[in-house]
Amino acid sequence: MARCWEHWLSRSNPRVLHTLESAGGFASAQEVYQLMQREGQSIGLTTVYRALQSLVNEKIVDILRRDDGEAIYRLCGDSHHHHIVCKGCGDTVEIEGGAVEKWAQSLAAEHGYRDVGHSAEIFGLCPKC
Amino acid sequence: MARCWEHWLSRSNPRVLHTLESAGGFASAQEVYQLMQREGQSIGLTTVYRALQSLVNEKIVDILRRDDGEAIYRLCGDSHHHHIVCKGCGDTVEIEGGAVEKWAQSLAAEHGYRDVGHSAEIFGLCPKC
DNA sequence: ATGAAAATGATAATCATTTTCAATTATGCT
DNA sequence: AGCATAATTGAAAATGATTATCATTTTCAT
Ligand SMILES: [Mn+2]
Ligand SMILES: [Mn+2]
Ligand SMILES: [Zn+2]
Ligand SMILES: [Zn+2]
Repeated sequence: MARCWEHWLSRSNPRVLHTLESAGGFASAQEVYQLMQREGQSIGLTTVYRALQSLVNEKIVDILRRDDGEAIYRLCGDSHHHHIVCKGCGDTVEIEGGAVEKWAQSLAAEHGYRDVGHSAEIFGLCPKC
Repeated sequence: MARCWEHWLSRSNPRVLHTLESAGGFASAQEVYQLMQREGQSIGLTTVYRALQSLVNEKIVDILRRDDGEAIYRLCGDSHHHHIVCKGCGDTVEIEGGAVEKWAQSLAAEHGYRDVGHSAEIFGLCPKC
């Protein structure tokens, strides 16, 4: 009987996830890879990319893009939320969507859009910077 | 990885702007370049990139990223606004920020962030798709 | 006209991401 | 265990958008 791979987990996923977690904030695939290398872990860059992609698909990590287009990932809590990101040092604060959620839903409905999602991030200089 | 733009700022180019305008929606730098080529216009890809970047700096065009990370540009009206983008066909609707503006400002202030900006886009399937 | 400064674009370099594919490893079965 | 098959891995090569260089051309004020 064929095994069901619908919710398959790569055996590398936990290690990548743990590294991303210990990174504390956003990290790119390249950065996760370098962190694991420094820790002496044996893993390939390809596997890091694959693991991060599947974690995104499972909604265990968030993905967004830096201004230069590089994808960055972050382990998130189990609830939907947004971020304030410091343009200076990269520090992030998780925040609630609140008004944004209703804004997105009502405007999408108003224009007849279905299967709606949204992105919303705040950028600024943190108190330290 | 952050790259250095500093030596070529502020060179808008009417031909690039006109091509982007006639494209009607979002277009990448590569696409604008190809459009101009097909129209028989003589221009270099480098200049297209430079022109688009300066138009972004001047806030004459908006810049977004496709899921694959490619930057796409669109001529926008003169007021700050947001978009609903169709995941299927790419059609976009310009919308007002409304609640989002206050949300961003108040949360940023609450956490002591200065020099605040934000991004907010809605994605979904348009009525046609 | 002259020279300085700005603009241009061909070309090469950069670099994140994806693709390939052969080797390794896990899994299921007898 | 032993064997077959499928899944996983990662090194290496390919891809492709973006950026850096730099020689040449254009603009423009004097
Ligand atoms: Mn939200
Ligand atoms: Mn806004
Ligand atoms: Zn900061
Ligand atoms: Zn559509």
